[in-house]
Amino acid sequence: MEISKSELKVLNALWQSYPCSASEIVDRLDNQLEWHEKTVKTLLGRLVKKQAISFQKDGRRYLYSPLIEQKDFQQTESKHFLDRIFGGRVSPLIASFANQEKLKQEDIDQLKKIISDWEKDND
Amino acid sequence: MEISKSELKVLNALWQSYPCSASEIVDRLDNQLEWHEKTVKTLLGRLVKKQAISFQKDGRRYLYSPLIEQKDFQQTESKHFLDRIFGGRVSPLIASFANQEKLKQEDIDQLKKIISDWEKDND
DNA sequence: ACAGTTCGATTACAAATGTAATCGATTGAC
DNA sequence: GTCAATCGATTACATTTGTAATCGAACTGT
Repeated sequence: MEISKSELKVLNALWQSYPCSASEIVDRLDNQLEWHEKTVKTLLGRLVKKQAISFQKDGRRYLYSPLIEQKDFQQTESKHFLDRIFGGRVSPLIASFANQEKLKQEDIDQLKKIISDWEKDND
Repeated sequence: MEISKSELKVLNALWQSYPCSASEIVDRLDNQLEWHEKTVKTLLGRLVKKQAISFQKDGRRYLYSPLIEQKDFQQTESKHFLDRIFGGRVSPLIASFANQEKLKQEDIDQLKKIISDWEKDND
C-alpha cells in the first residue's frame, strides 16, 4: 500500500534507529515540525496497518521497527517518481539538479563511477 | 497548490503540445490508460481551479494551455522528492538508479556532458 | 426541425489523508 | 490508596483525491 507524506516523516524518523518507542519518535520529530503527540501515534498506527512497520510489546508500550527497508523504499519511490515526472528518463532528472546547483563533488564522483561501471557492462 | 498524481497525468499530456482541447487530451491519454472522458474533464477543471492551466474559448469548447512550465515543475518536484526520500542528498539517489538498469546510452552521454559542464564551473 | 451527441458546469460519493480528541486501562508520584 | 499522567485503541472530522454521472445548452446529421 501507498505511504503518505505524513506517514513517511514518521517512517524516516524510525529508520534513524530502532526498535523505538512512540514517544521517542515524537521527540525525534519535535526538532523538525510541530505535531501533536496524538498525530504521531495515529500515523504509527496507520503504518502498522499498512504493514510498513511492526512492534513488540515492552510492558504496556510498544517498540516499533520498520518492516520495509529504507533502500528498497527509496528505490521503488525513485522509479515511480522518475516515471511520473520525467517520463522515466534519468538524465533530465540529473540535469534538473545541475540547474539547481545541487550537485556536490561527492555526487560527481559517484556519477563517474556509475558511468564507468555502466561502460564496463555495455560494450 | 499541490498537483495530484491523476492531475499530473493530464498535465503531462497537455505539455506535449498546446493549446489543446479536452477531447484531444482524452485521445492522448487513451493510449496509456483507460479513463472515462468525464474523469479527464474533471481533472482539467481541477487544474484550472489550481491555476496550473488556463483556457481560451474556441466556440463552445475550451482550448487549454499550461500556466506552469514543465521544467519549473520538474525542478520543484525534484527538490521536494529529494528532501522527502533522501534527506536532500543527491548521490544516494543516483546510486539507487545504478542498480535499476535504467540508464541508456543517451543518458550516459548526457551525464558526461553534465559532469564536464560542472567541472568547467567548479575548479 | 428534431434527435442524438457533445460541451462545460455541477454534483456525487467512497477512500485516503492530515490532524487531532476521547476513552478505558495502567502506572507513577506522592 | 488516590489522582494525574501516559499508553494504545477507537473515533472524529474536514479536505483532497480518484473516478465518474447528471444537467442544461449547443451543435450536427439527416
